[in-house]
Amino acid sequence: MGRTSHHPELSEFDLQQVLEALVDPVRRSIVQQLDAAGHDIKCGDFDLSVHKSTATHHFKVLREAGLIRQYYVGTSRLNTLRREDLDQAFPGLLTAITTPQPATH
Amino acid sequence: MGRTSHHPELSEFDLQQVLEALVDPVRRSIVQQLDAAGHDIKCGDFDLSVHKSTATHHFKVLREAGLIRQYYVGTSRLNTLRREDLDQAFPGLLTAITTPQPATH
DNA sequence: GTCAAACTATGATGGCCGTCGTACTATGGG
DNA sequence: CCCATAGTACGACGGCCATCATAGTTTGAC
Repeated sequence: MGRTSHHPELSEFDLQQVLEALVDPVRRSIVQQLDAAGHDIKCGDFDLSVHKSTATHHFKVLREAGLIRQYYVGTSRLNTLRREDLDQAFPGLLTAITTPQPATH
Repeated sequence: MGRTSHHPELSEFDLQQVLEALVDPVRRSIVQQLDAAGHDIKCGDFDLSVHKSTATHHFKVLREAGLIRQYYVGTSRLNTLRREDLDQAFPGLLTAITTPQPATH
């Protein structure tokens, strides 16, 4: 298969698709880990609770929604959070997702 | 059944639950109509494309997630958008949801 | 009390999606 | 070339949820 994948343009971003991507806890965890790290992360270096093939599926959903960018380095695939594109397309959304909830006291 | 329903406290708001509520297009339409109107709306006065009993289900999901408040007036049930609570719990989220997407030119 | 209007409750149904297992491909090292 | 590592593709399965239809409840009008 091709080692290049489709990434949507900013103008193609779709709120429905973005929300469907973010509603899954595993996928939101990926986004949060990328946001917290501040740098790109290899697929295998995430802390996830699902099977590897399931993780691949989640990365694909995030990529096709425009939340992350993926590129290969050797056998590893690196993931980038598309902060600027997201902030431009849906201002406030990424922050709302990555901001930890206040403690429920 | 009781004519009073449960509404979560601000401290009980849960991001997962809120996103699950907002990912459905019908429910997001309800929120958007409330936001656009700027005043409370009766269940029957929304412009929805689903069966009435389905709409009831959606109102319940929104209410239990904390997105709307519901109260009876006669036989009608009025719906209020919980703007302040939402902005406090998840700043930016409501705006991201209700802001129309830029035209995909 | 009778009736209509507005909404709810319950059960059934169908489809979608998250999950896993296995097989596969690709890259790099020896 | 051989093998290990990293990730993907594909098929199967199970559960959840949006939807509808029908019956029920509550309120207000007459």
